[in-house]
Amino acid sequence: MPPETPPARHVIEALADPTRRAIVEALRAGPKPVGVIAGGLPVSRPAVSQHLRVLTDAGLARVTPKGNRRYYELAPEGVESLRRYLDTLWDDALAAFADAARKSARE
Amino acid sequence: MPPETPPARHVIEALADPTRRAIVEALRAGPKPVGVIAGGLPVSRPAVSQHLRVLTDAGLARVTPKGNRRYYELAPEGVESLRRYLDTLWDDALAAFADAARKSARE
DNA sequence: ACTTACGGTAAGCCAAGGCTTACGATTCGA
DNA sequence: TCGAATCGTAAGCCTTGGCTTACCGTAAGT
Repeated sequence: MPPETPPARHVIEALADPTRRAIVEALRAGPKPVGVIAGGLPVSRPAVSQHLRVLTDAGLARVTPKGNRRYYELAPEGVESLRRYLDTLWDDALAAFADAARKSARE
Repeated sequence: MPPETPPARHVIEALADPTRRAIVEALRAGPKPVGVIAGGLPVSRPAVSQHLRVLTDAGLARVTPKGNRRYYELAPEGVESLRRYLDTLWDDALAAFADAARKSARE
């Protein structure tokens, strides 16, 4: 059995919030402790903690406790899950598109 | 100038709602009028109309008025936009991952 | 040991948005 | 031309969820 990738809908709902997207953007530079992340954002630290919970549940982030701090980093699993979902959407959209083109060409 | 693809955040926020995802799923089979879409869902037709508005604004759907009915179909633009966003996320996540691996290997 | 820093959790407030009903506009069928 | 069907929009209700303050546990430094 594959290592159980998180459902795409959790990933989408996690990325739907602007603050969470900002956190993701911040993590693109590399692992950061909660306080540092919150320092660069216009919301409180507890808010960031709550968002990080959602992000980790969605498989978009990982934690690595390092003594006193907890370092969060981007996790590939969530992104991959969403990407697979979009791939099928993409295929179907293209197929429907080609279908419509074929149908309109017939007239 | 490229044909102006919609911002990825609109696409994500559009796909964040379960009902809208259900509509997208319904449209994967091909173009459908509003009434038919609403018929397969547990919400009213006006609700579907409102959702379709969001989906078209996000570049995920297109309309083709056909006499009395309005046929909605999936549009590739929105999906592509979100896919590009995920590609950069993916790359950065992998890079950070490799970086962390390299760092931990050093110990 | 005691103090300080870091961060997760709870309770509560409040705005955002999804749903419904009601209405109006447009188009097809008879 | 008249009634019926399709669909978009407006107004209003109510749930969802994001934010803050307050509190607690844990680890580090002195």
